[in-house]
Amino acid sequence: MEKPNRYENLARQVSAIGAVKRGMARALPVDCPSGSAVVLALLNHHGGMRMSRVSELMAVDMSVSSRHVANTVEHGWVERLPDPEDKRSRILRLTPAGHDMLAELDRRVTETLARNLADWSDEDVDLLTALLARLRGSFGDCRAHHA
Amino acid sequence: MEKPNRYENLARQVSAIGAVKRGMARALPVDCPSGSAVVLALLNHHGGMRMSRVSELMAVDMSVSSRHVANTVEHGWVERLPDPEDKRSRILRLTPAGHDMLAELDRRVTETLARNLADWSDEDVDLLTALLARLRGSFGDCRAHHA
DNA sequence: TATTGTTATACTCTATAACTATA
DNA sequence: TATAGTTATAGAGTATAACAATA
Repeated sequence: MEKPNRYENLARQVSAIGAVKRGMARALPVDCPSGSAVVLALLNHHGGMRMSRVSELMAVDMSVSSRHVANTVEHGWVERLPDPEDKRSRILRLTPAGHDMLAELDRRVTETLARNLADWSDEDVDLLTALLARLRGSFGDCRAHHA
Repeated sequence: MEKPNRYENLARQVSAIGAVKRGMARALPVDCPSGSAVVLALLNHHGGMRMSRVSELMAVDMSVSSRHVANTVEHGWVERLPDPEDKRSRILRLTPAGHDMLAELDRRVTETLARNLADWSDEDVDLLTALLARLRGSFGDCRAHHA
């Protein structure tokens, strides 16, 4: 029952946001876990990239992104193309089926957020989005390996 | 490379916030995983409560909160007192050792956030905190059982 | 019968370490 | 030697279901 400071309050809210993430994840198709969904969104938003870049953008170890990507490849949503600059790596790219799945994911995410955030103004949604992006940026690359 | 809408942007940022959570979790003592840390913070902030209330506040199934609480009890940070109103349940309360651990957790969290958010104004920190709390509220109780 | 809470089991996400192939 | 990526293993978090005790 002690008085928390400003940072403790933020830390509590960041911890609690996992509940929102789980709520959104529940809207996903059963064959597309959130790790795969993130890979698809990343490839759509940033274009084709190498595994190391996926790892960097997700801020996880490459062993983790490797598994997520492998899952999307097995489902036919992503293809691995030769990387002309380095034979050790390949360029990951969305397939047409991947685009279709992503459209379905976006439809579900949008529906879920529109339903739950009905009383939010566009400005507040954008403001929260921008502050979250800034928070993420302020933490830099927070992977264990510390890049 | 398609143009995402407002909700898709928010969804991407919410997904990405896991990286910040992991960054903060890395500052915790090795014997106190984040699930335990959340239990301690909850009991400190809201006072003694029953298991079902922990489950509600964490927005997880009781099977989950039960494990987290059990861990804090095993470490001597939380005690289970008889609930005079219902013999099936017990009142969970922080022990002195729990208060000590919580003080250490707060110290580490504050240090980590102060270091990473050095260029944030107090107002922006508070604004983000408030928006996150509102987001959490807008999603209501997003447990699978849907309460 | 219904509810509080615990436990067993399974699944997802992540990290570490060992390994292969290429630079 | 160093780097890109994969795989095996382990640990944390969570959900479902079955169960015990009490309401």
